[in-house]
Amino acid sequence: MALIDIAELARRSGVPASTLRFYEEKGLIESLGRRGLRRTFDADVVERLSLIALGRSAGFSLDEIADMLGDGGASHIDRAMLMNKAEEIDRTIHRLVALRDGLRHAAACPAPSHAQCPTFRRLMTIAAERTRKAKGKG
Amino acid sequence: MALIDIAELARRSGVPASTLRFYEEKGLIESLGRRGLRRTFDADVVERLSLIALGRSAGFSLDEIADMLGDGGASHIDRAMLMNKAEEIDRTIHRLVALRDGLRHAAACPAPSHAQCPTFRRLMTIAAERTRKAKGKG
DNA sequence: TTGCCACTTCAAGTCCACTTGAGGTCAAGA
DNA sequence: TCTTGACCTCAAGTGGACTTGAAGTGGCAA
Repeated sequence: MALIDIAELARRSGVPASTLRFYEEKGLIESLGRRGLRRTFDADVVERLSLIALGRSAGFSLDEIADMLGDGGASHIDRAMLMNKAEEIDRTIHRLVALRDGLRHAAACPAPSHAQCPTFRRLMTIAAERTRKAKGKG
Repeated sequence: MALIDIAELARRSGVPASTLRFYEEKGLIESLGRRGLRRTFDADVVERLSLIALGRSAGFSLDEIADMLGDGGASHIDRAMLMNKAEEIDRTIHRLVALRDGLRHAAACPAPSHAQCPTFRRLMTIAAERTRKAKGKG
């Protein structure tokens, strides 16, 4: 269990110290204690930060990510909620696949208007499956 | 080419009129003109709005989406940029698949700590591959 | 012991994506 | 003609995710 300070964590993760403090305040990461007034982190927080970045890049809010990752000890995690998140990600994946293919097709297809192209239209129809806002609790 | 007003577009797309005006101002959608002072839209703006929603749900900014969709006529779209976006999405998809599987595993695996589980760790390592911020131009 | 300075806290500021509010306008019905 | 009401404009407000700035603190080198 390697202990590192916030500057080192920032260096290893590429995440600014200000953001690390912000994440700690939000409960997304944990510091193990202080050396003087400096926070000490477990080195594997780096991985957790990568996961947080991934979640963000996939369009999840910090609160949702906190739900997915749990707050450290995994034992109390709601398994049904985890499955729900997994399904949600699965739907995102499907739409993203269609979007990726649509983009590739758009890049390759010489048709003047993609709106006329059946391939493009089919892909976009899949991609455009209505996206729920889902502000409420799951 | 069916013409509809903003209320009808809002109804069909589920996007509030205020957002439609905002999107028009940003150049994401176009109105064809006015009837009195009311905007008139082509009915197929509905599809474009689905695509915009999709892009948002995938974590793209409105500016990036504007890049991807072009401003109406597709002829001037930069194909290389489209391919880059597609590759970017592809990488996100791979990490999301690992994250989804990791979540499913976490929901099913009875181990007290997932940090100890090799399956979980492997998946999370794949998922956590560094995500570039890429604020700059591509 | 002093001084440095990277860290600390806390409040305020920024950016994005909208939403809300105040006040105005036009087409249509009474 | 007058009223109504859904639309209009423009400015300001909101919420999420950070970032910045001012003022304080403690470990370490000189």
